This record gives sequence, C-alpha cells and structure tokens, in this order.
Amino acid sequence: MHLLSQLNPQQRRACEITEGPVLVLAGAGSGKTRTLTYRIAYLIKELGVAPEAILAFTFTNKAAQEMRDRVEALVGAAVRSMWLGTFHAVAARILRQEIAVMGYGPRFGIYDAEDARNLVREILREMGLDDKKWPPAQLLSHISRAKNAFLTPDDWSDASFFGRRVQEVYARYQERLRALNALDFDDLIFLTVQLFDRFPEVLARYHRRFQYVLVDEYQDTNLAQYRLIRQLAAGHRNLCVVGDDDQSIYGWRGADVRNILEFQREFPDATVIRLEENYRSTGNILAAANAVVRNNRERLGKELWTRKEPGERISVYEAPDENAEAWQAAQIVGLAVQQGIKPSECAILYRTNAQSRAFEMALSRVGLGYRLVGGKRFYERKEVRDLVAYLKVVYNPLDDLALLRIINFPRRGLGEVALERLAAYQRERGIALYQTLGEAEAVAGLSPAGQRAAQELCELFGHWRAVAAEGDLAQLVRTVAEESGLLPLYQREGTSEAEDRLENLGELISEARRFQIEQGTADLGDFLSWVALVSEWDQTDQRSDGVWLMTVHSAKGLEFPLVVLAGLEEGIFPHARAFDEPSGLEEERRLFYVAVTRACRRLVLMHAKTRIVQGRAQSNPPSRFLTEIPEELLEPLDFVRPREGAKVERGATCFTLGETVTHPRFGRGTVVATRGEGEDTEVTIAFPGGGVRSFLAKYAQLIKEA
DNA sequence: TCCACGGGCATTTTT
DNA sequence: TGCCCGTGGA
Repeated sequence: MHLLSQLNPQQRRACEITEGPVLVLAGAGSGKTRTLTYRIAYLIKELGVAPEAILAFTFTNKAAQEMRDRVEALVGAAVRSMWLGTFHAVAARILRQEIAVMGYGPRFGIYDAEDARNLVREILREMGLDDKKWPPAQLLSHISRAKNAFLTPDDWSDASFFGRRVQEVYARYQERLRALNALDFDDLIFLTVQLFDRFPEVLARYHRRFQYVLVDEYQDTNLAQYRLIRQLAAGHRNLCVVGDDDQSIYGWRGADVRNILEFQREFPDATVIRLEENYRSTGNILAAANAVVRNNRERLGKELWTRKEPGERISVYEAPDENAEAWQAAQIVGLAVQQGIKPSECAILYRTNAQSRAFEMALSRVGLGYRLVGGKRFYERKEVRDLVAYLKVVYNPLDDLALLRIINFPRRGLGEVALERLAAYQRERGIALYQTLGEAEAVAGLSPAGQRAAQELCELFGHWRAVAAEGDLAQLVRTVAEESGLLPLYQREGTSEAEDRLENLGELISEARRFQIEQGTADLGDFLSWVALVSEWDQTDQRSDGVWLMTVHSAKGLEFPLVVLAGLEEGIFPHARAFDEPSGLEEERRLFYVAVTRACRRLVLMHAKTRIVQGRAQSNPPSRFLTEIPEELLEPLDFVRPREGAKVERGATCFTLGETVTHPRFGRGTVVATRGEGEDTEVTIAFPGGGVRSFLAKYAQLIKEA
C-alpha cells in the first residue's frame, strides 16, 4: 500500500474503489488530478491491470499530456499503451478503425471551426443567401447544438422561417461533409455514438478491451459525450468520473452540469466521494471563492476548507481606464519578480481575449517577457493552413474544399475561368474536383495551358502520395512545402513578413518530426487529426520564462502563486451576453470562482472606471462579484510606483523637441517633430535602431520621463 | 492580376 | 483601435 500512502483518506478511497461506478466531486485545488493519476497507477501497479485495458478522457490535450507524464513517473513507460486523450481525439481514433460501416471512408478529414465556416459560406452562396444576414458562425452554433442533442436535419422541428432555413443549411452541410469525406468536431462524437448504437458487436469489442474508464472534468461533458461514456462503460460498469459542478464553465458549448445529477440516477449504486480539502490557496482566497459561489442556486453544495493560514488580504484596484489597469498589473508583477518570484509563477487573467493587448504592451514596456495563451494560433496562420490543405488533399482526395484553397496558390494559371470549366465538368459527372485534374484533357473549354497546369498538379499529388507511402512524415511535409511552391514563393520574396511565413512553415516541418518521434507513428491521417484537434495550449511556447496571459477559461486546471484578475466590471465580467438568463449569470459566477481559485498566495482584483470596448468608451460599475466578497477579506491597493521611481506622465499630448519618451510598443525614443495641438497632436519620434514613426498622441499612450 | 486604400465592423469563452 | 473585406486604380 506504499503507493497510496501519500493521499488523504478520501483521495485514497477514490483510488481503491476500482470496481463499479464512482463519482468523485472534487473541489478546486483538492488534488483531483493527483487522485486520478494515482488511481491509474494503482490499477496498473497494485492490481496488475494491463494499461491497454484503461481508457481515460481528459478535457484538453494539455491535461492528457500532463496526466500521461505523471502516471509514467509512477509506473514507467508501460502507460504508453493506455488510451488517454480528449473525447474528440479518442473518438477520432475509434472512427479511423470503424467508420466504414457508417458510410464514410477511413481516410476522413477533420474540419475545424474555420473549415466549417468556409463550407457554410459556400452553401449560403449556393442558396443565394447573404452571409451578413445569415452569419455562418451563428448557423454553425445551431447545427452544433442540434448534433449535441442527436437531432439530424430530418428531426428538425422548428418550422419558423428562420428555423427552416437553418434546417436546410444543416441538411446541405451534412450532405457536403459526407461528399467531402470530412467530419466536423461534433460529428466525431455524434458518429461514434451512432456507430455503437447501430453496431453492438463493435461496441462489444471495445467493452472487452476497456475494463476501466475514467473521465476528468466530468462537469464539462455535453450530452453526446455523456452518451459515449455511458456506452463504453455499459459492459463492466467500472467507471470513475471526476468533476466539480462549481467549475462548469462550458455551458455555451453544450456542457450540462445536469450530467452529474444524471449520473447518480443512471448509476444509483455509485459511490460518491467528496474531496473538499483545498491544498492550493490561502484561507482568505478560499473564503472569497466560497462566498461568491454560494450565491448560485444550481449547485450540489460543497464547501472547500484549508489548513492554511488566512494569508494576505485580497487587493482591489480601481483603475481610471484599461491602460492604467494594465500598467498597474505590470508593476505589481514586476515588483513581485524583484522580490524573487519567477515571472512564470504570475498570471494575468481576463474574461475575453481582446483584453490581452493592453497587458502585452504594458509588460513589454516594463521589460517583462510574457507567454500569451490563445489569440492567433499557429495552425490558424494562412501559410500553415495552406500547407495543411495540401496535405489534406494528399490524404483525402475527396476534400474539394482543401483543394480549392490551394488549387491556384501559389499561382499556376488555374484562375477563375479555368476553375469554372473544371467545376462545370465536375458537376456534370458528380465527381470530386481532384478527379477532374486528372481528366483535364476532357474538360470542355479548358485552355491548353490550363490543361497542362491541372495535369501537373495532379501528377504532383500522385508523387506526394508515393512519398507519403515511404513512411517519413517530416520528409513528406518538407517535400510538399518545397514542391508545391510554397517555400520557394516566400524565399523569393525576402520581406520580413515572408521571413515569418518561412519560419512558420519550417515550424510545421519540425512539428511533423516531433510528432513522428513522440507519437511513434508517421501516419499522415494521425498527424492531420492531431493538427486539427490540438488545443492552443500545446502550441504556446514552453521554452521562455514569462508572465502568463490568458483567459479564465484557459486557466482552468492551473495554479499560480500570484494572480491578477482584471476587467471586473459589469458587462465585461460578468459578460453582457450572459445577462439574458439566470443560468448565464450563474455560469459567469462559476467562471469567477475558477479564476479566484487559481491563486495560491496572492490575488489582485482590478476594474476600470472607463474602458474602450469595440472602439467606444464605456463606463461600467464594478462587477457584482466584487460586492459578493465579504469586505473584511479585501483591501484597496495602493498605487504601485514604477520601478525606477521616475515621475511619469502617461498619455501626454504636449511635447518638446528632443525630449525622451517611451512608446508602449517601440520603447524609448526622442521627439523630433510635433504637429497640431491638444487632442490632435501628432508627434514624430526617432527610435534608436527602430526608425522614425509618427503617432497621434491621444492614441499612442506615450510616457514622459521627467 | 496585384496592391493600396478606406469603410465598416467587431469581441465570449474552445474541442 | 485594428482587422477584414470589397472596391477601384495601375
């Protein structure tokens, strides 16, 4: 029993009750991941269960990786054969094996949000609808909701004008996906559940294989995921789910807290274990979190406690505007770093990604590095998507959408006219666009040059397919990047923008190599699944030490000694979009609870009197969540002086020639010219090595040093 | 066919 | 503010 000796009694119970259904209600910081990790280790090491017989679901790839590492540390490399991943990744893996009976080819593509949007846009064009009046993203969210409720287009019952349109888009969308041999994120789960429903013998095979099923972040599962869990656990019923109803923050994505209640109805014999001792935060931080979340009605009821000291009180800072807020946050972190804390032990959290910019500027100004989670992601870069599109066609020639993206990029003389001819030919025969390339000679009205271009492209793809068969993924990606003309195109250009793109393409090649080594497979389909399903987390730069900048959603599951939570105003956090229904507000409150419980020792809460939102100034009262914290836990924050103690004037509009000022992005420089006055002052600054630039003073946020 | 410009619009959270 | 798209000019 050595293995479990480091756990508290409840945690230990959660590990030892391996047979039958178990529901672990684990509060924030109560050692949830630790418990799950030990449970797996216990199964393997103490009970001799084969790792292949264990299936574990996590919510993010990052969590999966972390859990794998931690289990490996306990039991060794044997865990590699355990199935552990996100619902989407596991479903994709099952479908690669089994999808044929569902009428798709095994080499299906996976469409991410942008692919799906493009497809919907194309459908709208076909239907003659304006994508301004029918925003693709909104249509897709309806479609997604339908899929999560297991409604096919035929099951659609909303007969309103709007509803019928959505239904038609949905129907066409599914039709097109099938023709493209592609699945969107929801399809991965939806189809797996359907597969198991229709083919019990297939499900039985997985029952035999997976003796133990574990689910992390259970409160964030949606109905479809819940059904999948239920199916997989139906055989042996050795199911352990771990969750916290107070941390359910994905309702907008269909997650349903009621799955926790449902679990107890479905498995009345389930053992319920509560983990309520918090090991992370000081008493004051915990008291604040408890006090706020207590205002929610829809909860199971749970009260975290700690043996720790109350610790410091929680600081509250009211900033004049969002730039001052960011500036102050940077100062606080800077001071803490001076006192010996590592930058990576500090996090600045906010509600929406759009808030990050001010912090980025403020931190660079103070000379602190940062790591930004979210925002523009690697796989969303144009050049990366282009190269991936080539790979998608190599893998799945039915993917017209991917082919269309790159058919004339880099330019190869297949312009609008040629495409129209190819499309006409394609429509006539009902074949994939790719096939028309090979039959270019037969395409009526296609110019000889167009024919040649099409043929050449077709041969290239044939060649790449042969390279793919050789089984060296990185080599394949490099070859495609080279021979498609993407790499040469940017090499020729020589601008700094082209440099960036080259670097990104190179990065994708490196990713392929890394994937091949770490995942032990060179299969293009596996790689493309991975590309489609990796969260941004996996893409953040792990090398540099820096302050963390991220949304509260991204921060779930993490902890930091120092947390600055910013933007606590009505309309921002809670977000204005959540005001409509009480459940929306409760979710915001849970989100706030998640944010507060990230902090170990020190928590700073900030709000701004005015803030520019969507280019317009807003004044919002402080967030209601601030007022829900008992006053004795709070203390107003004294303005933290800048580090050099210099007198500083922000947002100045009056300058003297030759004066030294600091620009948030470009750093220090010398004023060489001014024009206009007051609000309209335009100031020209020379930066050492950075050139000469002009700014409108009211926007530039220049800082004067006296 | 390409680029420059300008107007209009935007921001919830992510697999 | 900044990004994206459409327009218009070269």
